[in-house]
Amino acid sequence: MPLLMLKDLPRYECLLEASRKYPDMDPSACEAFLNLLRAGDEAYRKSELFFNEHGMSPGRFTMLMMLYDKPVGEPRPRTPAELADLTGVTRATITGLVDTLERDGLVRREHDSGDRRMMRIHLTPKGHETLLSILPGHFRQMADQMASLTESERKTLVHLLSKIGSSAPETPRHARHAAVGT
Amino acid sequence: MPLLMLKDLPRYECLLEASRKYPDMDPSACEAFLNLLRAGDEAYRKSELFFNEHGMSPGRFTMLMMLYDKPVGEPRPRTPAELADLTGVTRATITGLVDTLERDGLVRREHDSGDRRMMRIHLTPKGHETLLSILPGHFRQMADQMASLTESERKTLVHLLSKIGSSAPETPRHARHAAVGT
DNA sequence: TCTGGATAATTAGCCGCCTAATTACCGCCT
DNA sequence: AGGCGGTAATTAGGCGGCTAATTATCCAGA
Repeated sequence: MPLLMLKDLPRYECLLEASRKYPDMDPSACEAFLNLLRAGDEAYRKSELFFNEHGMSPGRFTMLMMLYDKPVGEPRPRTPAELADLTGVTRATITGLVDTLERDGLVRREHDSGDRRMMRIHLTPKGHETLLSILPGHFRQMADQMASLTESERKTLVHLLSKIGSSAPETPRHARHAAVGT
Repeated sequence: MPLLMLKDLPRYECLLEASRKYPDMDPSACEAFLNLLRAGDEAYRKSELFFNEHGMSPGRFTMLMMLYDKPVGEPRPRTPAELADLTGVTRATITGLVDTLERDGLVRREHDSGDRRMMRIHLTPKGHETLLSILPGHFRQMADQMASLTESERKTLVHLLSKIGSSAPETPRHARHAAVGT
């Protein structure tokens, strides 16, 4: 769980008011931003809640998915480095996740024959089973959360969200204000 | 940082394919859901990055905001319980945040005169200063992130995001320190 | 008066994320 | 042949979430 945010977003008038004091403040941008964070966080938490009820977490689930992969019944082993790459977290994080997944018997470590620096993470039968038992509920859960949007609203949403992300220079060089403390 | 997700979202054809195997799977819902999570997470991380560059974090920043509150120049002390309530995290989390904020001299604990069970968390001058030095950049950062959306697209986005959240039958965030009983 | 149940904050200990440092191993290159 | 740079995984230690248990204080009622 990420956020630590205001439980209740500021009302629009408050944003307007603040914009009078701060010229950099853009009320509609601020409103959109805060709503995006809040909605994303809420969706994430609901989904997390679902996973928790099944002894899972988003991270653990994603691990299992990566080891299962697309093909029909062919779980395929991966190295921690691959897993880190696919999921976008560090290798240290993968080590930790694999530790607990292995402890719970969902996953098994094996040395790579050939290059002993590498490990191969295997989905165990129990892990496979667990994954399959959770998938339908997970799909249902996502569908439920989006149930109040029509097909075309979903398209619009995806389009707008993509616009936000795509224009990212990733390292915006603005913000040259010196930090105070440190 | 929350997510641990696929760094690259599955393509829509893959979702369609999966929907043939799983009747509960709704491709457009899934797409919308994943994009929402990704966009929210990205926005959050960028904002977090900005805070980190100033020795802050979203949580620390929110704490300072709560202690500053709206009025002109009148920071007002709060109890940990109030802070937990306003931000939607547990009191234990507040204790931890206040620990590090106090260590860094941005905040000060004082016993409540009257009810010695309670503490009052005060913003120090250094904390106040830090907050004011960060605010403009924070506003700019939000505006930048939303810059690719027009005014009307922002409205649409907020509207769609609200629709998602509002249809929630659950009460995920309240009922925390309600009676435990037993 | 004092005692017991409520309430405020903290502590203890888990999880998942991070960075930096460490350990183990590979293979090139002289 | 043997050493050294590079790469894989782990460890160590920090942060910010959580729950459950503990400590300190308040207050109401016998």
